[in-house]
Amino acid sequence: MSSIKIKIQLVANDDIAMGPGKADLLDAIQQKGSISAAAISMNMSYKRAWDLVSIMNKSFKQSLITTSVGGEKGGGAQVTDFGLQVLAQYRAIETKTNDAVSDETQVLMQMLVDS
Amino acid sequence: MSSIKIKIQLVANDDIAMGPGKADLLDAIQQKGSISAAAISMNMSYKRAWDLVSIMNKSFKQSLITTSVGGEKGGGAQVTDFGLQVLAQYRAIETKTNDAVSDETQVLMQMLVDS
DNA sequence: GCACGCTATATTTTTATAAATATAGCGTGC
DNA sequence: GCACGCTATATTTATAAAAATATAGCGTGC
Repeated sequence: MSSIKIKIQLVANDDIAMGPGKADLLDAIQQKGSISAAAISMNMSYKRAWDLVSIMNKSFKQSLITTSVGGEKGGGAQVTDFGLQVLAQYRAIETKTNDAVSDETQVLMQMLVDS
Repeated sequence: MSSIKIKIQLVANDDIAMGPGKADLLDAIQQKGSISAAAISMNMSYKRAWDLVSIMNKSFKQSLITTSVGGEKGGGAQVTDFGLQVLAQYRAIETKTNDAVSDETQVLMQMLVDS
């Protein structure tokens, strides 16, 4: 059973503040405890993940991710409480929008060619 | 007063079925009566507009845009009734999502750096 | 039969994005 | 003091997307 997925991008002053990619990366970092492990799990280059982390930390009032270098595990990354709040807020927006327009998207889906 | 804009992309089998760009192009074609005039009004190349029209016509069960070549005005393009229905459905989804999560997006906006 | 304005399409060039590679630095523990 | 695993960053290479350019065709009206 196929269906339409809704991608929601929150855009502030011309660049994307939060979208599915960054949200998923936050999730993965929280789960894995490091940027590199998160990147690998998402099939993403470390550089790309690190760039996204940098952009996120710069675009919000507080850091969403803190990192540490060296130590027994070589270092790591943690999602801050503030980061978890941002993520929860984004997930809430995702859920609410999907709920709000499920009927309408189904109608539109039926207008698409079968695939 | 700045605010977050929500970009909604309806994604079916890996490629975007409808997003803000295609919707705006449909609007412009309906208003201008030609692909080229619509493209100019959107600061878009004719080729890009034509490609989008082609993709839209292929991805829906019926054509959203019909075109004619030659004639007194050189030709033109019209949005079909079906195209108008698709557009209306997309706009309805946009409006409903914005209404459904305006509170949540405002909270998220306040978490962003001032710009 | 030529000019006009549009559709239709191919080809080339430019630009932007992503991926790959390389290197340095850090702190713990052996 | 060396290895490990991670962060941090620069540089290069490859790929994809967009833009630019070019050309052909159509039908009306002069």
